[in-house]
Amino acid sequence: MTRPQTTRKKRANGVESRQRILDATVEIAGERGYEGTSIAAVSAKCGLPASSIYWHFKDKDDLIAAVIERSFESWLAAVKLPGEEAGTPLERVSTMAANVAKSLVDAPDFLRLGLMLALERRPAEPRGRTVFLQVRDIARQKIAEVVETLFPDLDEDAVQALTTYTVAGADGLFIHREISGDAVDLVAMFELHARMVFDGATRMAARSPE
Amino acid sequence: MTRPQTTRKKRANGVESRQRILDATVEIAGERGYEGTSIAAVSAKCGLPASSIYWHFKDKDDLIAAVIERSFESWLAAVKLPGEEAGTPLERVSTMAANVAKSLVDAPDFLRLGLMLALERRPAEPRGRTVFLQVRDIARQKIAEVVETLFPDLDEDAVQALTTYTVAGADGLFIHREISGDAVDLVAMFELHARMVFDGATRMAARSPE
DNA sequence: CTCTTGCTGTAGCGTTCACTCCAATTGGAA
DNA sequence: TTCCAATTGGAGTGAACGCTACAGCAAGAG
Repeated sequence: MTRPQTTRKKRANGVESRQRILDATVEIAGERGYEGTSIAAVSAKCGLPASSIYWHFKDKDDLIAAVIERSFESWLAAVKLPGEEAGTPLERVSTMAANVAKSLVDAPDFLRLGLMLALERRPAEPRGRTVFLQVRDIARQKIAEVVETLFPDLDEDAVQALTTYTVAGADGLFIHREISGDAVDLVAMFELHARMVFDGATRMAARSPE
Repeated sequence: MTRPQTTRKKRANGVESRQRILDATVEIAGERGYEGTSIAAVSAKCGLPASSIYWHFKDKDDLIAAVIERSFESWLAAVKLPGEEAGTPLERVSTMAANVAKSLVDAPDFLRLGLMLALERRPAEPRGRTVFLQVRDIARQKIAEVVETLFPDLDEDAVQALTTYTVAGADGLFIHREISGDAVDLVAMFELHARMVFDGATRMAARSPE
């Protein structure tokens, strides 16, 4: 007990293998969805046998959920409003939108897989779907806070509507890029989106400041 | 030859069976995606054996593509700008948006399946995906025409950007409703979207009329 | 050294998959 | 009536699925 067995060395390449499995899974699942992700395909891509996958993860459901969880934090970091020193409110919002767009261009598999899971409606809901929706809701709250900060005169309903609209626009523009290819300038479209929402919010705030 | 054998009666319930198979397929595929749609499940839902399904359709790919094709026309009919007698330009756009929203609420399976297919990136692209993207492009062109009609001063790039933004917003709002449930007032959100785009277009047209 | 622990390799279980074969049935044509 | 083509029914194919059992191996601990 007094022995520091807590310092148990993670021997061999267990941690690295886990990462390799997750890397392979996010790629395949992001391309083919939940049902299309076979353990055999993941095994072939990461070079580890199926038994290793099942040693690291309980089952396929657990594996997909782990993929979502891992991508979560790195992605959510992009949803942050720059400080006041960054310029006018519109410029700050525009920069924030551009940052989100860049993160989506760099790592599209996460949102692509998440949206596929979200659209599916199988009787037994996969855990990965639940996790994705929770993550998504956190992002949504952060956006709602931004709206409230920049437009304190807006009432609760208006904030909710604008937040929903902002998230929906982001989803739709992401899908547009996924469909139409790399030629789409997602950053520019997100900046347009920021401008649209900003102007709409300004108009709504000017109309009901009491 | 002179005989009107063209009047060959479609005997038995062949046509009706085909419809029942398509009905079952659009429901299952709209819930579970391409890979998740098993012939056995379709067979169970429509009450016809697998051999009947394969008599009517070449293979699974052909079946899914047929589902998309059938839903196409009825859905595209909603994408139409009301005439000038319907009120101000904003009112007309808003009505159009509301009509599209209503058609999506009534038959969400088509777009849900289509978006799932669109997001997937399997090496051998299913024919259904191609068909969906073609349909989608027709809808996009109709929207572009509406933008050009209402804002003739806009240049080509602006029209394209606004059209892309309009479609993306529609997709995103649809997804929001699919995720958040029937409590979401899709018609209201589409009307807000129409207002946002209209104001944005007005602003853009006012800035560069030369 | 031995023992334990962490992880890999192989083989295979039972089930479901897309799809096929072919005999039965059924209604219109001759 | 006989015949033919349009469907259906059911049984069955090999392949792929998720997942498991278990032996083997490498290294830190005793």
